[in-house]
This record gives sequence, C-alpha cells and structure tokens, in this order.
Amino acid sequence: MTIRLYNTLSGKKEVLETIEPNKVRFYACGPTVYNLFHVGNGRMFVVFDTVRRYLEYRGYEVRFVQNFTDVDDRIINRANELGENVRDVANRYIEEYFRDADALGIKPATVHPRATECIPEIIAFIADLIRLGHAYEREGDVYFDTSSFAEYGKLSHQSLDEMQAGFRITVLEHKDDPTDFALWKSAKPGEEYWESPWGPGRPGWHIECSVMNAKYLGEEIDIHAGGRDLVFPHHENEIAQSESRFGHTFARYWLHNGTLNINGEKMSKSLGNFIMTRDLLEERSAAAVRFFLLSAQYRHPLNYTQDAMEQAEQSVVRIGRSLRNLAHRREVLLEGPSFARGDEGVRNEVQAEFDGVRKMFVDAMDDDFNTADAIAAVFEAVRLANTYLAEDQVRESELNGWESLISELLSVLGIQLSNDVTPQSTARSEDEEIESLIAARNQARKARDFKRADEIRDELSARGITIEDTAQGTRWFRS
RNA sequence: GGCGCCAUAGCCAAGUGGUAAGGCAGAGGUCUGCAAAACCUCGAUUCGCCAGUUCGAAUCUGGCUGGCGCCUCCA
Repeated sequence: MTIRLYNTLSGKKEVLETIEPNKVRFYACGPTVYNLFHVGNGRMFVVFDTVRRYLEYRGYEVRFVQNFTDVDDRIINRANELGENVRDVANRYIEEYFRDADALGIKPATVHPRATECIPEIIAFIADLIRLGHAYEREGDVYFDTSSFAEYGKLSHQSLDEMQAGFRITVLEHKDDPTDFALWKSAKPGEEYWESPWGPGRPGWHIECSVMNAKYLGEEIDIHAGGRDLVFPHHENEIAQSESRFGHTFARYWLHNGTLNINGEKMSKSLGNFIMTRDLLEERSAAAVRFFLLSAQYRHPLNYTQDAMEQAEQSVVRIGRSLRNLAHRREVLLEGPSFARGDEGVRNEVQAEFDGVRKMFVDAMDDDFNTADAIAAVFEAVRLANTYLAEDQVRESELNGWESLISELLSVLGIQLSNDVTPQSTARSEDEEIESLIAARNQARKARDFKRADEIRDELSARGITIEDTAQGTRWFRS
C-alpha cells in the first residue's frame, strides 16, 4: 500500500517516497495577516490539514510548518487605514487566524514561524544569493536574477520567453528584467524597516518561505503545498531561490488545491466576493463547512452555493443520527438484562465489514487524497451500521466497533460532529421531567389512548424534544 | 496574446480503456397505532457537441461550444 499524490512539478501522480523513512517534512504557505481569512483560504487550510491528518493516520511522523506572512504592503496599508501600528495589526490577525482555524478543526502546525522572526536568516540567505551570482542590488533593493536559474519556469511549465511575452505592462523599477523579483525592498519613509547590508528595508514576499523551509525543515523537504494561485510566481520563485542557494532539489512534491469559487468566480480578497469563514460559521456548523470543503477532490474547483452548503449540512446530520442511534442502542443494552450484555467479541462477518470500509477509505485517500471517495466510505459504514442496528440482537463490542470506526474516519477528515449543545445544568434538571412525560405517553400508548399519546408528543415537540419509538423503547433528543 | 484546467442525473460529486460509486432532494415499499429513525427499490441506455482510434471510450486523439484559473496582490 502506497500513497500516491499529484505533483504539480511533474504533472503526474507519483508514489510518496520520503527523504527519511516514515517521516514527512511538510510545508504549507500560510496567510498574510492583514484580515480574517475567507472560505477560499479556509479550503486550503482544511485540505492540507486533512492531508496532514491522513499522513499521520498512515503512520508518518509529520513535521508540519505553516508560516505567517507578517511583513507585507497589505499589512502596512491596513495599519494605515486603521491608524494602528503594523505589528499590532499583524499580531491581532494571527490570533484571529487561530480562533477561526480552531473552529474549523484545523490542528496547529508543528511550527508557525513568522517572517519577522527570521530577518537575520533572510538577510544571510539574500547575501548568499548575491555572492553566488543569482541576485543583484539596485539602490537599496535586491532582485533575484531569473536568467541565472536555468530551470526557472519548471513548476508553472512556462519558459522565460513565454513569460516575458506575457507581460502586458512592464514595471521594471530597477529590475534588469521584468521576470526578476524582489528579495529585499528598501524602506519608504515612515515604513517599518530592518537594517541590512543594502540599507534599511524589508524582505520581499517569496524569500521568507525559502528561508523558513531551510530553517525549520532543512534544505530539502518532502511536500510543499499551497493554493493553485501560488504556483506562479510565488512557488516558482521559492524554487529559484532555494535551488540556486543549495544547488539541489528543494521540494519533492508540490501540491496545489483548486480554487473555491462563488458564482463561478474565484473567491478572493481582491475581487471582493468573499465570505469570511467566521461569518459562515455563524450560520453553519463547522462539521458541515468542513464536509462541504472536502466534498470535492482537492485539486478541482469547488463552487460555493447555499444549496451545496445545505446538502452538506444534511449529509452530516445523517452521519450524526447513525452515531446517535448506535449510542442509544448501547445505552439500552447496558441497562438491559445481563445476558444481553454478553460480549463474545466481534463476529467475523462484521469484522470483514469493518475491514472492507477501512480499505475503501484508505484506497481513496491513498489515491491523491480523494476525500470525495473517502466520504463515500464513511457513508458505507453508516449504512452498514444502520443495518446492524436493525437486528434484534446486537452486541456491545459490535456497536462500539461501528461507532469507533465511523469516528476514526471522521477524525481523519477532521469532521467533528457537535454533541448536544444544551448546557449540562439545564439539561439535567429538565431530563427527569421529559422522561416522566415519555413514560406517561407510553402508558397512554399501551392503553391505546393515542390521542393523549400524541398530545404529549406535541407538547415535547413544542419544547424542542424529538422522540422516536424503537423496538428497544422510546429515545429522545433535543433538536 | 501565452500557459493550463474543467464540462458526468434536479443539485453536489467519484470514476482516466471493459460496460456509470456515494450524498442531498424526489417517488414507491417495509417497519410503526401514527410519526420519526432505519432499511429496500426506482431514477443518467448515458457522461457538453461533432468526428476519429479501438473488439470495446465518460475515460485516448482531433475539432467545436461553454466556463474557469495563472501570466499583477491573491490560498
């Protein structure tokens, strides 16, 4: 069993072969912290969080690094707009990132470096590039000389000639060539700056990622991930910088997720057609949002619509009901006569079903993290579990088996189903009353006084209590 | 202008040469006093359109149409 992943560099699916056995060095580009992140950004975080979880599930020790770009024109502009200090703005949005990421079930990376924490290393890296003849200084700015890197364009599959032909407006500044890009930008009056051999200034955008990779993961890494829109120029430039500096392969596998679209267009801050993740979470469950974001293969575009979100919500409800029914059945079982608790282990045919579902899931995820197929495996487990629940005799070990299997798969996808949100204190005091109403209703049903039974059900329903009569008794829950 | 991607049922979405997964919504059935939950069955003779290759194509090739992304900040 091997994991295959689509590598943007080769344009093919390749077998994952890591630098060190059972260890993955994984870098994903993080946000520029000048605002909250929108659902499109959220897709990227969720997708690669899921890749990371899956690699861990498959036994890899994953060292996952995700940076914060906390030096950027946009942050400076934002700070000016707000009349605040640049550092304060950046720090605040880093905190806000963690808040929303946590709400979406995105695990913190192993390391979350910030560009401002790596300034000395960035300066040293740039100095090395100049020394090696890959960069030049012009009036306090430093540029990377793309013509010095023969393989420039290999990630985006374009030649330098093609790129130059594509430049509509040539903004040369001090650059020798339009495809050259800034490594170091001299500070404009009033801007935050760091001292450097080229005068006061700040790092360009691309250099921080090259530096952080080297600093936290080493000169060569296994997986580098980001959104499709980072392929060019950002990742192309990272490759140019790192490979020019170290003289060998930078990242083995380049993973890029498709855009999240809305009304057929890419959701982006510059187009202004975005929905903040935080706002979406006000009206939708995190589980549904995450389900939606994983409902398509990560490389494909995904269109955001109300309808699709509603469908995701319903799908998640179906899974949740199955888990709820498994838990209820176990509760009844444990309360029942002791012979019903007999636990002789899991029957072979049920074990075979567990194995079948798990294989379906792993096969799907092994094939370039096909979460759409993986979700189908979850539904297969749900269907089989529900079928098992319809049996007259069930065993605790098997109920537990279904529950833990479904939970196991959901946790790899990072989908956490919210439990009853009613505060415990309120819940407990109310429980007794509900139980007695249900008992009264069952008395009425026994006496075939269905009018009275339905009245009680309506009353409970009005209080937000849904009841379901099963062969094992009546179960209820807050809706 | 250059590079690249996509087009599968009402909706979402897998499937890259062997005869169309899964989910949502819908219809019918079973169970139930009823309801709910659940299970079963039904739904694309067909995969944007037109040619071609092949014993065989949603899957490969060419053309066309429609849509998107990148080439400028962007996950």
